[in-house]
This record gives sequence, C-alpha cells and structure tokens, in this order.
Amino acid sequence: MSKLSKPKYQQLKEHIIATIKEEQLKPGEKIWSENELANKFQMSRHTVRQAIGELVNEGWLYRIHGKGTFVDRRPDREVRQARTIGVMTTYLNDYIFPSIIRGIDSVLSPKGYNIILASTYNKHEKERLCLEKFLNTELDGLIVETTKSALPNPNLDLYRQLSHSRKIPIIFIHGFYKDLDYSYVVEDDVEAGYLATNHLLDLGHTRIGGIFKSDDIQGHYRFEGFSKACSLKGLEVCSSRILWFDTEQAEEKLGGCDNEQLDRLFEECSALVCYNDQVAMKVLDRARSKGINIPEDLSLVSFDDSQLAVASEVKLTTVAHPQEKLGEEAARAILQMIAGKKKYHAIKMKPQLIVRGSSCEYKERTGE
Amino acid sequence: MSKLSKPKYQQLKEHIIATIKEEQLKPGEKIWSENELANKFQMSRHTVRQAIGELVNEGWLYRIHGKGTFVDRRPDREVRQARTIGVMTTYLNDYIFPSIIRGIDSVLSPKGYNIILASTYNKHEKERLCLEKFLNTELDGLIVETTKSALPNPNLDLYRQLSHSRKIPIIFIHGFYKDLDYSYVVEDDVEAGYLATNHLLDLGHTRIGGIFKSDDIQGHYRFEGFSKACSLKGLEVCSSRILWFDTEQAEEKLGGCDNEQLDRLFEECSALVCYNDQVAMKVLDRARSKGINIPEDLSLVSFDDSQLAVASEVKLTTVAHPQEKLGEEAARAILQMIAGKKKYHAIKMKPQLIVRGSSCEYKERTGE
DNA sequence: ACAGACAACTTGTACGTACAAGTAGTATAA
DNA sequence: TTATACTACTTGTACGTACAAGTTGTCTGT
Repeated sequence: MSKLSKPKYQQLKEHIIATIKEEQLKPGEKIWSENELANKFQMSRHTVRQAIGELVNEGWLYRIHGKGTFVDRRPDREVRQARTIGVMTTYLNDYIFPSIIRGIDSVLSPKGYNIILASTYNKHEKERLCLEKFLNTELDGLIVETTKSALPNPNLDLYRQLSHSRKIPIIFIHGFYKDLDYSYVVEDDVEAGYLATNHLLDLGHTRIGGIFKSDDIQGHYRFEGFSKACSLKGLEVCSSRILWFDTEQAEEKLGGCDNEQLDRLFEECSALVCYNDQVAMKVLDRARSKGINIPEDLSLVSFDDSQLAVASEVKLTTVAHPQEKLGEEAARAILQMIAGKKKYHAIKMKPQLIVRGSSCEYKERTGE
Repeated sequence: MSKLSKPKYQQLKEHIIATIKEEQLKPGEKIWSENELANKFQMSRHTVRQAIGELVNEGWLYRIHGKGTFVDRRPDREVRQARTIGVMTTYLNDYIFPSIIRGIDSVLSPKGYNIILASTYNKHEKERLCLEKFLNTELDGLIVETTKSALPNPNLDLYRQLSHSRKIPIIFIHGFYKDLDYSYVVEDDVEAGYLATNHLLDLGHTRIGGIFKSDDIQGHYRFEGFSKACSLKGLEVCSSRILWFDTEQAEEKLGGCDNEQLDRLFEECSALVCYNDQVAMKVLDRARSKGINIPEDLSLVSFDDSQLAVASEVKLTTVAHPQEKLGEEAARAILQMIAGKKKYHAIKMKPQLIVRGSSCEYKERTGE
C-alpha cells in the first residue's frame, strides 16, 4: 500500500458514509456485521470496529449489542444554528438608537444573522451584566455603543476576555476606549461641534453659549469643536456660558439642566449650541414660557437631526447624525472582521449641517 | 474478577475523571502516557486506549500525536447557553416600539434571558423570512407584534410549526390572528377610540372626522370605538369625514395622507381623531401652513402619547398607549408560559385619556 | 402446543504483537 | 555555531486471538 493512501479505517468510514448518502442504506436499516465487513474489505475486525466506533460517535450509526449495527439519522441533516451578533447600546428607546439598530438590522438580517440586544442604560454596572451574559452566549461578533465613554471603564477585563480568549470580533460605535485598540465607527464629533458653532459665528453671533454632556465622549468632542470654532475667530470660550450635565441629571429631568441655569444662559447669550435635539426641545420649551422668541431673540443649533428636530413649530437647525448609515457601516465592518478579511476598522463619518428655522442672523436685542 | 464488577476500561475512565474533578490534573496538563497507564493498572495498552478514546469523545481529554494526552476543559464546566426570547416587531425605529422593547428587556434581562430582535417592516414577506430564521434558532419563547394584522396572514403555517412542532410559547402583542388561538397582550383599542371620540363629543363637537390605518387591526378597532361613541350620542358616522391609509402610503409620506385630503377634512370638521401622534403631527403642520389654529379652529385628539405629543408648541391630547407596561406584561406572560404555569394569556390593557392643549370646546367658527 | 436447551449469530471486552508517524531533546558532524 | 542524524518517547494504525454477553430462531423432549 502506498504511503499516500489513507488509513484503512478511514477508507471504510468514507465508504459507509457514501453508501448512506446514496440512500442505499436508510435510517433504521441494519448494516453488515463487523465480520462481514472484515471479510469483504480484507481487514481485521478490529479495524472495522474502529471505523464503526467513530461513525457511531459522529451520529451516523448506532449499535445494539447482540443484534447489529444500524443507520442513524444523518448528522449533517441537523439544522445549523443561525449566527448571531450581539448589539449593546446605552438606551433602547432613546431617539436615535432605534435608527442605528435598524441600520445594523438592514445589513445583518439579509445575511441570515440574528441580532441579540442588550442595553446598559449608560451604567457601568449594567454594562458588566450585559457583557457577562454575552460571555454565556455563542456570539459571532459584538457591536458596542460605549457606555459613559468619557470616564475610565471598569469592564475592560470582560471586553478582553470576549476579544482575546473567545476571539469574538468587537466594534465600537459612538466612541471608543483609549486603553483598547479596537475597531470603531464614529461620527466626527469635533467636526460636528465645529460646524454647529461656526454656523452661529457666521451669522454674526459673538455671545454663544453651550450645553454639553460630561460623561459621554461625544460631549467632550462636540465641546472641542465648539472651542476650536471660537478660537479660530479669535473668541474666548467663556466658562459661565457653558453648561455641563451628565446621565444621572438627564434621567431626572429631560434635557438635564434646570430652568434657573437656562434663564442665566438666555440673559448672557444670543445663541446656544445644544448637545442634542432633546436638550434643544427643553430649551425651546423654557424660552417659550419666558416669552423669548426663537430664533429672533435666541438662535439654537443642536445635534442629531432626529424626529424631534422637525416636530416643533420651529424646525431645528442641527448637525445631522448619520444614524442608520452608521449602523450599516458598523454591521458591514463586523462582517468583514468575521470573515477575516479586515481586522481593524477606524471609520469616522462626516457630519452635515442642516439649516432650518431655529437660527438666524444676529441683531441687537431691543426689547429689554 | 466477579461478575458484578464493571469493565476495566470503564473503571479507568472513572478514575481519570475523578482525578480531573479533584483538580489533581488541571486543563492543559499532560496525563500519563498510555503505556504508563497500562503498567500502572495492569491492563493492556489497547484497553487504556479504549478508555482514553471515549474520554476524548466526551470532551475530557485531547490527544496530540507524538506528544501525549492532555486534560481538556471539563464538559460539565461548559457554560450553559443563556436562554433566548425572540421579539418580532413591525418597525424598529418607529416611535413607540422602542419603548415596548425596553419594557420587554426590563423584565427578561434580569432573568438572564437574551432578546433576539427581528423586524418585519410590516410586510408579510419579511415576516416569513424572520419566522424561518427563528426556526433555525434555539428559542425559548417568541413575542410577536402582528404584521398587517387586519389582513389574512399567509404565514400561519410557520407559526404553527414553531408552536406545535417546536413547542415554543408564542404571545402576540398589538393584535392577534383570529385563526390562531394564541395568547395576546393588547391595548383595548375599541375603548381607546371611544375615549378619544367621546372627549370631543363632550366638548360639544358634532362634525368630527377621523384618520385611520386600514391594514392594522388597531385602526379598525379605534374606528369601531369612534363609531360606537358617535352612535351612542345619536350621531351618524359620515364616510366623507373618514380617511383611511395603509402601510405603503405611510411609507411614502409621513402621516399617510396628502394635503388635499386634509384640506377637505379641515373644511368639513371642527375636530379630528388621528390614528396616532405621527398623523397628528402631519395634520398640525398642514393646519399651521393654512393658518388654521389648533385648537381654536380645529380640535385634535390622537393616540399613543409618544415623545412627539409634547414636542410641539401645541401639546397633543392623546389616549395614552401603555408602551413599556405592555412590553413588561408580554414578557411576564411568556415567562409564565415557559415555566408551564399558565398556558393562555389574554390581556387587554385599559387606555387612558390625557387632555392637553390640542382640544377645546366647540365654538362657531367666525372668521370665514 | 409449549417450555427449555442449544446453536448461530451479533456486538462487547480484553489480551497480545508490530510498526508508522509525530515530537523533543541530544549527540554528532560539517 | 549550525545543520543533521539519532534516540527515546509519544500517539496512530493494523494485524491477531479469545471469550463474554445479548439476540434470535431452531430443535428437542415433554
């Protein structure tokens, strides 16, 4: 026998599998006895037993002591589990995340992937629970919206476990952790902040205030763009015109800042950059109740271009968030990572200013 | 050797397993060679091989040709797959479904369940694809928002397959198929329609129009409540004041009805019942552009009490949708069904009228 | 007609041998 | 110093034998 030939028991295995596949042997039928096979193929019974033993293990055959060996259900007839991608977001019902999830779904669903949802409510403890649950799940990939991305993350150990031990590709959206060099898809928030602020500067405003979120990295970046735009025009950023809020404050009251703080901003500024449309709605409401007209008395620019931006009578000037597109990009990236085509993705999406009715040229306020 | 004693290879297997369990051998460590074992236990190498072969198959050990045999992860150490519930909705980013999903998540997540998302875009073909994907997934339960619930469903065969063959508990939300006697959790939409319409009747309106969705059963029920309220007050439902739209029209343009149709309603009616907040926003916008004041010239009542209802300068009078609560109820029901505690759930949640600024008492229109 | 013994088959356990082939470290030669 | 060969160990393949034990049908004596 030449050295190239396969082991005898392997040959016998393949012969039996082929016979079953050709349906010459059907499930439940008795196959030849071990001695018959040994004679037929000129091998010892031991070798036959080895072949049949493995086939039993693989689910092709089963044996009954004293009766014989029979054909089992074919193992490859088993339905394959659909593949799954985990998606971890901060909020499920916040106004833009549903769109991102929809974008992810539109790419993954046609490829036969399931999406497993988890939400952290922007809390590190919840994030940890979600990650632990994902460790108990057979995942093919993970898309993560960063939780409290501006703060140090206490759950990096679990991320590493998923990524390094379990070899699950991970991609971050809406931010990334500096300690981990994982792939990410983000909006260029510095640019977004710059666009929003520069729009107001171009309209002649000089007393520009801002409301930003302190515990999400997006808030920091948008503020960075805000500062950049100001300093390029030779304006100093006045800290009394900047309001910071965080997740906990935002949960207590929509918009995250109270009326007294807003009223102070109204007095000091002719224009406001709002962290997102939700904040802008809060500002709009307060301004309405104080008799301040938007945009005549106060120009507003916000971020995200959500449904809210066009819901009100004053349509909001906002810097558009790619939303669905961002979800699609993240989904496409993770598919490439799963296929092993491209390991590292660092995608920054360009924001776009949409001018609507909430901003106008600066005019001296007269009625005060 | 007495007849009662176990086979030698079986004894060896048990000895090795015990050694691993006592952690005298840890994962990755090399165990004794086949010859060592044969000598140690006074058996032939063949018998040792049989024992080790079975342990390899059971996941306790692995062999490397030429190196030795090593301890694998313990099979009973395998983390159990987290249990999963499928959630199938029509839209992922529509304004109330995120809240429902959040409600579901808030109940299931703490119990260690994963949520697998799928969305049908309110199309029967997509629904079929989703159901087929669920058939290829190991599910413990399924929560379904009915797709085009007012039309006959062509996918009942797959629902039956999941329910009867696969024994997966299914619960419907937002409607149910009359041909299947499955559990459901719904809002009492007839009552909701009645509350909305009766509110307008109480305010003295007599020329009341309505905009309803034709291919979702909710639209039918809300219209039923509308009719009921009218006839109880002795008013006839005038078909020229009723507008019907469907999924496809709603996708083309937000709100699902065009301006000419709305203008006609404005002329004929002093009050409108809108299928949901989105429709009401569309009506509000058109009314604004025609110089029609809400609520002075036209009272509006809508359904769902979403974010949109309070986004505009005119806060909407709506019949509140239980949203998160409905999701929670559905999740709790499916957990009971999985536990085998209660097989059939038919939960109807009471709607609640929230009076805001978009509706007021009827006054003769003067300025025409 | 029926129970029980028996034969002939099956798979299961257990022993033996031999050599092939992969791995790792050591000794040897260039 | 480096490449090569060798050795000693490992598991993998393959042959042989023997008997135990479960299943089935047949033969036999009552």
